Amino acid sequence: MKRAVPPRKPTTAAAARERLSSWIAARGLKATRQRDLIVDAFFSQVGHLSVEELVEKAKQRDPSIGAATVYRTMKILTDAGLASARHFEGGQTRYEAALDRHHHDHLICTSCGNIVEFENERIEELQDRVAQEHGFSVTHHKLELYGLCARCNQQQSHPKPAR
Amino acid sequence: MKRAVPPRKPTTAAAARERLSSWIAARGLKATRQRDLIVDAFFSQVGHLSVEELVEKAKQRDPSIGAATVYRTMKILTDAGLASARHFEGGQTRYEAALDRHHHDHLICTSCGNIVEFENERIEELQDRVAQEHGFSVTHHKLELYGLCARCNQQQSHPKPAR
DNA sequence: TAGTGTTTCGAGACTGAGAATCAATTTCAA
DNA sequence: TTGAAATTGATTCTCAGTCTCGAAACACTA
Repeated sequence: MKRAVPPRKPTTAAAARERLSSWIAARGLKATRQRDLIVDAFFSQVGHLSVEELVEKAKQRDPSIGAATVYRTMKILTDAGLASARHFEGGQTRYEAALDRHHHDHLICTSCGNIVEFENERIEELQDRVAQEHGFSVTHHKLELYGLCARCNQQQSHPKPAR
Repeated sequence: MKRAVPPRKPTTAAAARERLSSWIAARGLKATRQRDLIVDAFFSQVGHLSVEELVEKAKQRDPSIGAATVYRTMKILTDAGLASARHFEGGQTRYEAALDRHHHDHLICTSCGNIVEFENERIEELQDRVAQEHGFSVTHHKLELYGLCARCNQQQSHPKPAR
């Protein structure tokens, strides 16, 4: 389950830290070294990180960081609207950056774990219509497409000969 | 979290038991009293049952039934294509009958827990198109709409006055 | 019907993700 | 600098679900 994770643009991390610090100040929380470190680790990656991966990244910068702190910090980031939690198949929560992003859904490769985001206005409209027909007022939804990505598909159809 | 659960048509349960027994015979498994009992309990309900609820139902018929057996039996039913596992928000797996049914998605009321099924061919088509555009070959997907059902919506907009 | 080799059973231990607890430490306004 | 309040890391707890194990049930044969 490898995943390509090029570095996120530094401006995003900076903006996020700024937003976080005002959010923290606004409700009597406190700025801490650990929090900054975890936020940096999170925003220096793109993609959908599990807490486990994030703990690993954080520990590279400071081995004394505890997993509980990472859990707590990600919850704060989520509450502040800077990250959003995703529950894909596999039972592990993954977080993605949510700063100034709007809604999107996901394509997930079940072979390599790669996650691709997409938006589709038409699908959203049809969902709303379906909900309306059933008298539901929808607050949020989850649309995930699972399968093989282009690369894994290719490897599947042209497998290396067994030696 | 109440849920209306009218009894399922008896023919379904009978057909399911038949299918299960041939599936069991085909791979050297054994027919047991507990398995029959759990299958009966499952197919005598409609809706999306959690293992917890199913254990309760099973224990009503035989208090000595263990939860592990219910887990194991539901896994067999799933493998045999007679039930399918759904992972909605809340972290508990729910099972629905899958005999001779085709694909559908779900509307979930976050207030009363009611779950409504729907099908929409247009949405499926658009999903396929999106996947294709990204080079994915989709094996399965998950579409869940969360919100308030008609009844809960109404209670929300006309709340009882506090006494 | 008894004998025999598997499979399955129930109870309880175990697992993994995540939340809660707690004593010790850190933050920050005064 | 002080000290109340928030935070930390370690640990424990919870919850859903799986695994293990000795005992019991099943299916098949003689």
